[in-house]
Amino acid sequence: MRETSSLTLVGKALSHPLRERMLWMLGEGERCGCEFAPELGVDPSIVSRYLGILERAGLLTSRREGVRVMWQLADPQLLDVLEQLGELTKEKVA
Amino acid sequence: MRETSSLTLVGKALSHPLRERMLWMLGEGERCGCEFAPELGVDPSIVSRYLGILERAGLLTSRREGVRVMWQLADPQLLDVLEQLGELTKEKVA
DNA sequence: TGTTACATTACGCATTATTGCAATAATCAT
DNA sequence: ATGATTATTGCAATAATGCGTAATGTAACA
Repeated sequence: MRETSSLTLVGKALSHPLRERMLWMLGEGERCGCEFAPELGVDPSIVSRYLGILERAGLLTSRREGVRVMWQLADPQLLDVLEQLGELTKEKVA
Repeated sequence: MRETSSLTLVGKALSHPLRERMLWMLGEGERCGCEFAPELGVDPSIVSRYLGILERAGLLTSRREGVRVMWQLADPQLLDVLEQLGELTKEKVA
């Protein structure tokens, strides 16, 4: 591993099925971090780590609201772009 | 790691700065695999592995031409989408 | 202060990825 | 068949990630 460009960071963040799923969950709107663990069936510590990875990649932003941290997509267009990326890389099977 | 959806695969493929660079090199047009090693300063075996990773992620396609293998982007729009993704994840610094 | 709820971080270990080198494969020309 | 060029794969060492558990933070409130 040499350096880490921004797209590389985004790639790393997307490199995990649960993190990808978390992005889609946020497509429906802002969420409290505490909602992910039960829905994904993982420990809250993992959720916190994943959210941090997605945030540092520039995919998410957050704001604190009392004891909770609310998360949202960094940009509303984000899922559209990711969907396009999915389409363009889908094999055109015969 | 649980399962591997298509976007997850794409993410993994993008998760390396040299692989990302190879994509941009291909934005200028089709290339022989043999051109990458000297330009990137790595062993040809690494180039071969990286190209395979990018191909399996659906980002590239290839065709053999004699002793060479020629590589191209799976879709001409790909770099546009990646560029958009880069823009959307760029921090809006104050 | 003590308690409760949510969030984050630290540590250790298992898993996976990366990479250099050597060996093997594929194609073509002589 | 031999040799030249490009490509791929196997193996072993090293590096990076993932994850479970436990510990620590942070905010609200009685």
